[in-house]
Amino acid sequence: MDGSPASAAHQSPWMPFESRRRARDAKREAVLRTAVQLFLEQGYHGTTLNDVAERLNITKPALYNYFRGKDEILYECWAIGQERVDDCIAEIDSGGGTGLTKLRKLIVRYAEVMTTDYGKSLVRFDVRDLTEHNRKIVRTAKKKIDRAFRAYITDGIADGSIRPCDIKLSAFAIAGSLNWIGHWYQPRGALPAEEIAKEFAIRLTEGLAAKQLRKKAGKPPASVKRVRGGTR
Amino acid sequence: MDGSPASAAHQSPWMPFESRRRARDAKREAVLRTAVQLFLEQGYHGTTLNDVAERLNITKPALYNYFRGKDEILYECWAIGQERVDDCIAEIDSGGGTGLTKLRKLIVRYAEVMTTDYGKSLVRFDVRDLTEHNRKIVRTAKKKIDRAFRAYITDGIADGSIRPCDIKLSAFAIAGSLNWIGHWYQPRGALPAEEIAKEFAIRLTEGLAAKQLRKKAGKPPASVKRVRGGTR
DNA sequence: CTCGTATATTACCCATGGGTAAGAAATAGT
DNA sequence: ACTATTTCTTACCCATGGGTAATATACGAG
Repeated sequence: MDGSPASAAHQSPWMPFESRRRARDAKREAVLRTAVQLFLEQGYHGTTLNDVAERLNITKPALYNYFRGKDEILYECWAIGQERVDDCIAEIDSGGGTGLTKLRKLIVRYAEVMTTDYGKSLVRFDVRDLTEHNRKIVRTAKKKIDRAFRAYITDGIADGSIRPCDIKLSAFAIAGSLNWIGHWYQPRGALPAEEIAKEFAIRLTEGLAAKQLRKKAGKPPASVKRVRGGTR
Repeated sequence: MDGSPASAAHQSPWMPFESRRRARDAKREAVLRTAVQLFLEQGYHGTTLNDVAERLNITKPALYNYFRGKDEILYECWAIGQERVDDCIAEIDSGGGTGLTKLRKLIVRYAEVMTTDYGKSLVRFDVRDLTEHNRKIVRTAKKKIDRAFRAYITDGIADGSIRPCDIKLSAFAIAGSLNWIGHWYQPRGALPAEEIAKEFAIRLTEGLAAKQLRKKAGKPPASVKRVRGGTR
């Protein structure tokens, strides 16, 4: 929202003039919050470190107290988003339920993450802007997410909640829909995140579910007619 | 594939040594072919005009005989991809069929485009790297695609081939899956483009179709067990 | 052969922006 | 209050890479 210097100062631990003191971690996080916003707004290459610093009422070199360089900031933004997804997976793995249930849980949670800034960084940032080292970490993490989707589908087929299908393609199709949320969703929009998540969980598993759940025919046009929100 | 100067020379109208003469358009296209490949390989910002020129056995300033600048090359790559999608839409619009039929046609064709280099540029390139003028064109074109998806779904609901649903979200879900193909598909992979397209057309409309088509139960495990190809 | 045009090359310009050095200002400890 | 440490600023470096100017080479026409 209004990214004017004035409003940025509110959430910035650095007070405009002086009297700037606070915990180191809080500042680090503030840098990341600002950076991820700018990266999403203007793109990574369209954002300079001066842009980031300026919005925080500091100067560029000050950033180097907290990060080794621009690419590390990018990586850390991504890492926060990844952490949230990892938490989802861990939570679902530890819980019970059929394959279909777990798949739906993952879809809901993953969709919600995709509507947040850090979540978007998982799909909007370019891996090639990272160091080789961090790039490897990202690749591994992406594989982990893919494995989770496939595992739940596999589980579902095994326990009968999901009917046989091409696991690989199904996982890609579902993940693709979800990842794309990170490209079009904006909080300003008419659609609340939770609603999107729930809708996607149904829609994306409709074709997979072994038993049709198409219950009462009274709810289908759940929200056929909706406010004509911004297309993009 | 082997991007060595030697192999590049094969498809390059500029012969390594001399005797370089050919139609102007052929050269323009050669530049675009090379550029789109490099942009996809290394990213737009990771690719220099020298990279492009070098692979064509020429020098950077020679490119300016055909394009006003780097961003115009980017735009032209995108435009070729868009043209192909526009053709699909025009063809489907001119043809007949139910809403569901048209939707499936679009999915198949769009998926196939997404497996090509120019198709990928529709979703991998960053609109913010374009001039304001071209950016507007792109935005308009994106809206057009979105409208096509929504129109076919709307048609389908009207003619009874698709059951009532949230049109906006359904279009997003389908387009998202398809767009994501442009991020993971690589010709080297085990999956042929046509097969992906067909599979997606079924999978993505399974939940929408009014009448279940789940025909013979003999074909479900169509390709459950598949070669463990590269995950990414 | 010569001129005009198209095309390519060499050599250069220069704005941009990530990153660093040196030192000032604030903070904490004793 | 004095010192050590952390944090931040001013002033700078400089590699990169898009873009341009001047020039050379090839080619078609007369």
